[in-house]
Amino acid sequence: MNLSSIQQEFVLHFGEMGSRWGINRTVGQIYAVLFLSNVPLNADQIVEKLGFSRSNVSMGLKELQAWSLVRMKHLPDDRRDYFTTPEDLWEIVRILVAERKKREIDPTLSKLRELEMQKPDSDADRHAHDLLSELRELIELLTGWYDDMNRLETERLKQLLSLGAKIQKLAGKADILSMVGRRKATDKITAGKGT
Amino acid sequence: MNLSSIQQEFVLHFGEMGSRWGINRTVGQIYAVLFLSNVPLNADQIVEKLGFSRSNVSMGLKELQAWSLVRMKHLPDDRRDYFTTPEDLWEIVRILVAERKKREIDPTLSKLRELEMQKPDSDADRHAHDLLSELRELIELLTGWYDDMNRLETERLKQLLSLGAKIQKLAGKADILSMVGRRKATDKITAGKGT
DNA sequence: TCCTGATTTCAAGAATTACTGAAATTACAT
DNA sequence: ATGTAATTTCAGTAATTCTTGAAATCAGGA
Repeated sequence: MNLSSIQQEFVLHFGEMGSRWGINRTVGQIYAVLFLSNVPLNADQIVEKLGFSRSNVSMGLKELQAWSLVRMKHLPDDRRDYFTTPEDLWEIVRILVAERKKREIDPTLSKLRELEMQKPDSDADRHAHDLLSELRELIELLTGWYDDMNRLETERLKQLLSLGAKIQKLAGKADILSMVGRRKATDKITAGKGT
Repeated sequence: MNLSSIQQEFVLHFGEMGSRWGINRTVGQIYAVLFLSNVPLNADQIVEKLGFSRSNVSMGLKELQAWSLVRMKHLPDDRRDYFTTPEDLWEIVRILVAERKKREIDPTLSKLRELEMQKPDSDADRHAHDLLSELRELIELLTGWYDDMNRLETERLKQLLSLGAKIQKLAGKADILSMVGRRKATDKITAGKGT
């Protein structure tokens, strides 16, 4: 059970890229193999395909589970653990974004809020304090927007994304409307649509 | 010239976070120091604040320049290089996103396109091939959207972001209307019938 | 319970990445 | 050109992260 040249190359590439993301080469390759496989694989099959030690694969799978990037399955009459990636690519994207936010953004947001509690005592400190507030607000705007987007179902999300900047023309309009009153604005817009 | 406790804590935190991003702790701390400072700093001042070796700071600054995250400045009657971060936070965000895209997304997109040229020979290979196409399309949708957003001026961008999911109601409408014709679409926002 | 296969943990070695001081280079003033 | 301050390079060392095989743990089946 070996990899075709296309698969091989993708797996290698994904391993390299893995190290630019938070995960290491091994974990990246394991993920790629699972991603490409149309059937769930157990740890020994991954060992066979990639040539890593059994324990290395075990640790890699553990890390992927910590990222919620793989699911464990069981086959009838087989005690071994099998693994797959979510079938839906968008689900994978959502997970990735959520996990990276959790690891790379949220801790900083907490820290900024915490630091804002302390009051500045010097002049340079006041400047720093202001910067941190500004940064916090910016991050809150971004994460708030992300939360909104993440609530949308995938088809809606795709619509929005493909609209791209064209949406911006609408935004100007919506901006005007929202000055008249939020209720009115949304009512008018959704009038014929029913939610 | 030393750091207040707030600044100290932020610098340390940023260093820790740095390692979750592609940069290491030292580079993260150097960046944080520059970010907080209201005046440009030279390498020796950074050494003084952080206690790293001069050469380490030099390398860190080099890396930050490779990321376009710091700008070099010169002061009158002073031969030393001074460094600052962009004053505008949004500019920093734009740079960060652009650089991460360049390093983390673009190479994969190229690789996927390249692999799609090769034609699959086995069955499992055909499945893999399809997956890669799907993945490429998804990434293209995302990066296309990003390019659009990145073209917007900051104030527009902020507007859009704060609208959040409310924009989605417009999107459904715009989708329909755009079939009729772009000009009409924006004109008739509040009038048309929905899905 | 004991046995067997599967998985995980762990400590040690391997590999990679980061950091440093010394030497080399650069850039400018005299 | 020469001298000096500033910066960069580089090779060696330190620190961290990765990988492994052996031992420990776990989970059913007889």
